Amino acid sequence: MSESAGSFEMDKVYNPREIEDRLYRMWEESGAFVARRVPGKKPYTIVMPPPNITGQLHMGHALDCLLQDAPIRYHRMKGDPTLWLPGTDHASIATEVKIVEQMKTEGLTKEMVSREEFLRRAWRWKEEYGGRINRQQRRLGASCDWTRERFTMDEGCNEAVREVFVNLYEKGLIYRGSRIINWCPVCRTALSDAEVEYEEQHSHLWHIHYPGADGGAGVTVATTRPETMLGDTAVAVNPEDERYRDLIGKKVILPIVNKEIPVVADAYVDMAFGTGAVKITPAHDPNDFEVAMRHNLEIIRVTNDDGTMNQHAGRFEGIHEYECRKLIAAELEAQGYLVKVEDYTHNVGTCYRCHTTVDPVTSLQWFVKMEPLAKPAIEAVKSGQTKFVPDRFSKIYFNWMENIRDWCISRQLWWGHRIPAWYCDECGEIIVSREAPDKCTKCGGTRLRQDEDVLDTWFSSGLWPFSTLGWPRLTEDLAYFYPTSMLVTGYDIIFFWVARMIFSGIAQMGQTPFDTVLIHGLVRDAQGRKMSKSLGNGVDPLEIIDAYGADALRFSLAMGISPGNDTRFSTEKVEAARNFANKVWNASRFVLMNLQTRETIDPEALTLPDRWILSRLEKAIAEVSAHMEDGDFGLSATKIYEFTWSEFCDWYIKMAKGRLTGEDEAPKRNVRAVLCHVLESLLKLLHPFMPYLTEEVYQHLPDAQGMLITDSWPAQTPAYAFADEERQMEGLMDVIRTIRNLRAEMKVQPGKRTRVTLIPETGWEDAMAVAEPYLQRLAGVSAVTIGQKGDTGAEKTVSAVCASAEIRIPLGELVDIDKEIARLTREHGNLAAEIERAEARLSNPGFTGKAPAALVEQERQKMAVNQGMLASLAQRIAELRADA
RNA sequence: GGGAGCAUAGCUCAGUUGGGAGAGCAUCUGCCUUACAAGCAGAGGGUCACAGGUUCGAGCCCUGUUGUUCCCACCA
Repeated sequence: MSESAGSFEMDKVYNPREIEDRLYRMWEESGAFVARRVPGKKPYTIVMPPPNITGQLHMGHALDCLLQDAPIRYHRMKGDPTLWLPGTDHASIATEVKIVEQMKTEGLTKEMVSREEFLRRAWRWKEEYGGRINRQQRRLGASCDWTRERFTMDEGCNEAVREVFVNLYEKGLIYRGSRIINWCPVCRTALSDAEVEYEEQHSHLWHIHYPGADGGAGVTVATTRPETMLGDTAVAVNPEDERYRDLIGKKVILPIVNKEIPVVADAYVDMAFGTGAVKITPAHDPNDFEVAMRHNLEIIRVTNDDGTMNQHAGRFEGIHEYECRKLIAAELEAQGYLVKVEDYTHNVGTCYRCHTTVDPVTSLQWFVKMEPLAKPAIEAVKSGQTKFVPDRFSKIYFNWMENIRDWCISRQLWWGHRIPAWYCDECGEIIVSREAPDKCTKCGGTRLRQDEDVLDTWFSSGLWPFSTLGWPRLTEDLAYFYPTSMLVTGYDIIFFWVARMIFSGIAQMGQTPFDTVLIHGLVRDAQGRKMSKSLGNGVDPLEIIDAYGADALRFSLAMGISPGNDTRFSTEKVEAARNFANKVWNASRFVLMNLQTRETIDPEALTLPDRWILSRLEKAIAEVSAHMEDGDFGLSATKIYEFTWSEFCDWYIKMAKGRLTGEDEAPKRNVRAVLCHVLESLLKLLHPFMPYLTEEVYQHLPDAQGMLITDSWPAQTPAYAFADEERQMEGLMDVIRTIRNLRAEMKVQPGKRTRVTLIPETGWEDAMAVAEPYLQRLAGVSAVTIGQKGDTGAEKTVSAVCASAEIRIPLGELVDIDKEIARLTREHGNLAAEIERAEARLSNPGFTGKAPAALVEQERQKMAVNQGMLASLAQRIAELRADA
């Protein structure tokens, strides 16, 4: 990088490669990412959703990252004390699965190694891969405070987890009990309800006859899992059901097992489904479990943790449950108990990690009692302490929270926070404690065993907004940065994570953890499919960065998105963003080529285009700032794009060119000053989306102060609001567009310059008087003559009207009078139709009476303009007719 | 079964309290005009899913219909 302005060379094409690494290092080394507490000043805080240590950066992360980095950069530029706290998640079950897989390649299983050895491997994995995703985030330009980086299983988080566990246990909100849980026979662990995904499966409905114990007719039941009949302890029917009224209280014989079981009446049974009689297997179905509780039925579990049948299955012991299913069905058929088998399609719960069908089984586990925690968490969103953006996601949140069941938090895994509970081998006491106890609190015995299980990974993630700030220690960071400003995440983890952070935050900190939860959609592929490993349609953000640059990727993700909606990724969009980056680069190159030193704007010497672009810039700053405030980053990006390309580059720079050459220094100085001011401002507006490119150019501006990344958000300058000049300039642009259009339509050769006569409409005389140099540069015009209405020239001309002027171009023999008359007549017709519409509107008393006065006035003015144009056209047509 | 989103140009999508429909890409025409061919200038292209309603006025608000995507529940 050259230090002396104007002397460095910029490539014709923006080349991000070398620039990105260098600038990221510069920012990081300068300490710009490090949050500083400023007493009395409100901070802006985001805690990053911690990616899994097993994770690889994908497009979803890239979007997530951009949606946090953009507001973080915006607030940092505004001068707010800004904290973006990064970290990673230990992802208990996901990581454990990976490590088991890795061990498998060495011929090892969990059972073959000790717990200690397994954890050594896990930590080694964490050291090796845990940092990978953070390095990838750096390449995206993530400006987070790496000095505050955390891990969900670091010492501080562990302390927080133990504190919360003990705290909830002491309040009676954590309990241990035998309940129906979801069991994954492959991961060999319990799962929470949220961790079960339902999939449609084609199966059968087996109708099985249970004969009456007293020799009566008995009853036929239907089931999708015949093997569970080995654990049946009753048959239930609806008390209202006439068919079975006589059976209630009697017994039926369970085939194969040859055991008598009672028939009970329970309203849970749907008379219309199946046979209206339900086999009750309390150990293997949540509803049956409830029925068993109500009727005091025996609970017999017939499977082992690995999915095989256990000793209660008698001679089927050791056989896998699905194999057992076939055997049972065959045996029932042979013995004449199988009434019929129907095809049946239903939803089956599967493990969210390995997609194995889960078995609902009774099991001794730890649970969090949810109702008392959910209540204030619902209230916090209802009262607006935490706002979901878009708001519709609060409905999803309420729906889940209001129907929540107790949360099974123990996992039969090794990688995770170990449950801080100890069992006394001597008296059986359970001791829940922050620190490992050395003797039993009840009997004083010293033979204590810690619970083997670990906690659901989401238990520790739920504490993330405050555990990362130091809690349970009352640190200065915690006092200053909590509650945080915004949480950015996808809608797919509202249940897993967002809800749990909210109730944990309220329970432990007394305050909801965020002001706003910004929900974004998924990044899909170009065909709208979810990006997934199995489909192989995922796009690696790093490859896109290599090919197009981080700024292009960021901008392509931002442009056109709207909160909460899914977005499609396509390389065409990235190319468009890359082209925009290049456009900004070249506009900068042009400005810098003409800039030796920083010039100051002389407000007295501003020309029409100067005032116009300054005024447009003011509006852009206001609009972009507003969108940045309410999280509408898509609109922000679009506005910057339009201002930069369609206003600054397409009009202002081109108009400025003419004034950059010339003898007189004073006007040149002012153009340079305006160019520099506008460029610098738009670099600032763009910085949250394209940090690298903008910082690089900024560093090359003459006398650049500091870095773009800090304290640089552009202020509004009321003195630069020029409403009248904006209008004047519109008139001038209108004339230029009309001339270009006319030339194209007449197929005038691009190199051929033509004279033009402008006949200003009322009120546009001043603008037309200064038009000549701009028309020369932008409309292929050699010289401008200002005419008056009613002038009839001797030359053959083509003409057109626009709001500000009538335009005549002498084209000599190119002009075919008849065609010209036809063309103008067509225009006249269009205009007349429009005026007719406006007249109808203005003569409607409903409109003039009820519409806002300003709108009616605007309509009147527009009609006056149109009538002026219509008159000019009519006159011109008349003249041509007279000539012909 | 309950709930939500989406439906706008050939494609991908914007469209802020209701005031005469926009962008990018693609298509067509013409240009290497001294920042940029990753560019410049111009053009074509839409019954805003359908049917009602409210209103002076509806892409936007209300009701219903259709299509589509998703979430929750889980009837064995």
